[in-house]
Amino acid sequence: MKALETDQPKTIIDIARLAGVSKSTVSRVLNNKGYVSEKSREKVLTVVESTGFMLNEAAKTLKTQKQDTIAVIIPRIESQSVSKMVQGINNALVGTNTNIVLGITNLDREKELYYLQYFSQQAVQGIIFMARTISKDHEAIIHKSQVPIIVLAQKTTITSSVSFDEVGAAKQVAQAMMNKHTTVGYVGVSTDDYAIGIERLAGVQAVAKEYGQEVVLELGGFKSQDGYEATKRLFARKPHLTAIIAATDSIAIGVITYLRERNITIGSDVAVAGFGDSQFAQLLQPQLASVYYPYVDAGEQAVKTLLAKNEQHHVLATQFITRASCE
Amino acid sequence: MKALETDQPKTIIDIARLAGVSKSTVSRVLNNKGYVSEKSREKVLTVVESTGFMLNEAAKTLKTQKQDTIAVIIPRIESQSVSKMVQGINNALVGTNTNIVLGITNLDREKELYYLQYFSQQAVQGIIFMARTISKDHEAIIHKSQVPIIVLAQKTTITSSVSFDEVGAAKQVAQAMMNKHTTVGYVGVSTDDYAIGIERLAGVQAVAKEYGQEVVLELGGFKSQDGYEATKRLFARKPHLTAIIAATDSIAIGVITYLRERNITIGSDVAVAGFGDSQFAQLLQPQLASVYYPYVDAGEQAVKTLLAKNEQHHVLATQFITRASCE
DNA sequence: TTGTACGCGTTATCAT
DNA sequence: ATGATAACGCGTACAA
Repeated sequence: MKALETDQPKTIIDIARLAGVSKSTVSRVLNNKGYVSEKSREKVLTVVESTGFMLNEAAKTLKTQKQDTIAVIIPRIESQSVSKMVQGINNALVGTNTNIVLGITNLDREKELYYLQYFSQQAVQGIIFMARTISKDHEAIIHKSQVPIIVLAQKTTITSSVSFDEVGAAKQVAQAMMNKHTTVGYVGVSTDDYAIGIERLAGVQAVAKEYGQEVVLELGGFKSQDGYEATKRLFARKPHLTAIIAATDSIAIGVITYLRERNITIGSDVAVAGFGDSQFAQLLQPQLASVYYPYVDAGEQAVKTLLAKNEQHHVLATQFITRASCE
Repeated sequence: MKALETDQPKTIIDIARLAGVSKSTVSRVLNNKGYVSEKSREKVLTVVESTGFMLNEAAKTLKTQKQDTIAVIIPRIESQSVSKMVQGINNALVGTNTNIVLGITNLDREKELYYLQYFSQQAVQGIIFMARTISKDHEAIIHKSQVPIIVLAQKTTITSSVSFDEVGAAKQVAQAMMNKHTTVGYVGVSTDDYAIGIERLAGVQAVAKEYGQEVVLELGGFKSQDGYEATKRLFARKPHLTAIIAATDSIAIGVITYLRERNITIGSDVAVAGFGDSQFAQLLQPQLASVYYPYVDAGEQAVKTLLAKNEQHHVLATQFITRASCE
């Protein structure tokens, strides 16, 4: 009496033996490729299901030079905008058996370059790169890459991109403000981030020019605390400001905190607006006016565009939502 | 004159040829394994650096049956608590060249089981499973798994876990409330989520018993809207409620929205508290009392515990932060 | 319709 | 110290 195979089957060969067929047949069944009789298919499937066997991805990848994986390079994950875009990416991937592998850079430029290079050599389906600024170094890697790369939330001409109409967004806010106010402050961020640091500012300044105004400008970091300090500097320079535009909702929090501390009434004394329409914008009192960004859609669009394989550039529209903080 | 190799080197063999050594030597250099002369090492490194060559992970994985990847199974990513835990996981991984691959289930139980089974057969370093409820099906897969699995944000005895002292957290809130109030409402969630649906409720009820009170209970979903509706039902049953505990901060938003609509003053008329100490808790007016959960720490601890390989159970302490919403 | 045999790029064993 | 060579598990001509 021969001993039964009681161990967990580890390879396609084990399955073949258990089903009484060759491993090619097993492969054909599992990949729905090539001819295989109903009888064989059934035998194989029975064994596979009862054992919970799954193909070894490494071997599969090595053989086919293809991997059902999309690499996503992001600065960090605990950010509402980033996590929404990742959710969008996932939405576009449900039902496809495609995995998401993360490259979190923590804003480290070297890591951006490393991940770009690394993933571009691993035969992934494609790379979604949430860039801040695209340098010549980035460009070189992107050009050499054999796998498609798409830049998300940032404009570029060197490869496909899905971005937001940052300038238009900024113009909407600026117009709303400058229609009612003559001394408008802007709390921006450094130019390390092109979309937020440069484009949003450019939009505000374009409108200012149109209105014959001069914006009072202070730059800082992305944190609320940075917004708080920038606002302090703003008022030190121009005590009679009546409106402040913050480059992000988080920064707007800092602006608001400062104003509250000084007992300046938000809305009537000083109008405030932000970008991103974060979850908390509507929870603040008064509610914070902000520009809605279709982050989830952007993530979905990024996947579609990436898989389309031909270079495409999508600029998504944004929508300014006026609320009590702007009166 | 022989043509130079101008193509991008794709394999270790190309590098070997360019460096004038054998592929074994290249492998030894790239893995810092075995003896290799300074001269050879230098030749290889020069070629590697000038070409940007990187080892093929699929081949490496196939050969070594090991992968520098940690799989993270989560319900969704655009959630403050989840994304913070993922950030914590990443923190613990910086400098290790370990990748994070995501399995987003969208609360689909079948997908949980699929990912568990799938990753447990792919020779990943380990699996971090953000579970809601662990059924017999989950248990079966976890038991058979060859790779270490850790359950995050949920207690279990079947494998390592990192969780929060949910009952303790709930007791802290309940005590704070019942010290001042005699009719306390609780807006909970369904028992599909053990930690939140069952444990938090248990903590509240334990304190109620101690105080000889009866909590007015309403269950619903995780969204603010669910909290809103549950609160409406709560007041329909007990119009003279003076305190409401919400199972999450998001739910608390719904509670607050309802109270505001009814012109009930939060804090003085009805006290409110939540769980999670979300970013917006301090932004609300009045500020929302909530229990701080060390999500980032939990993520970091999960990685450490996972790699420790022996079964460990960590229960992280939480901290109730009283704020104006509780007076 | 099915099975045999080769190779994907790497690591590791074994001579040299 | 270095170089052949044999696996790792799979997909896929090609042969049968």
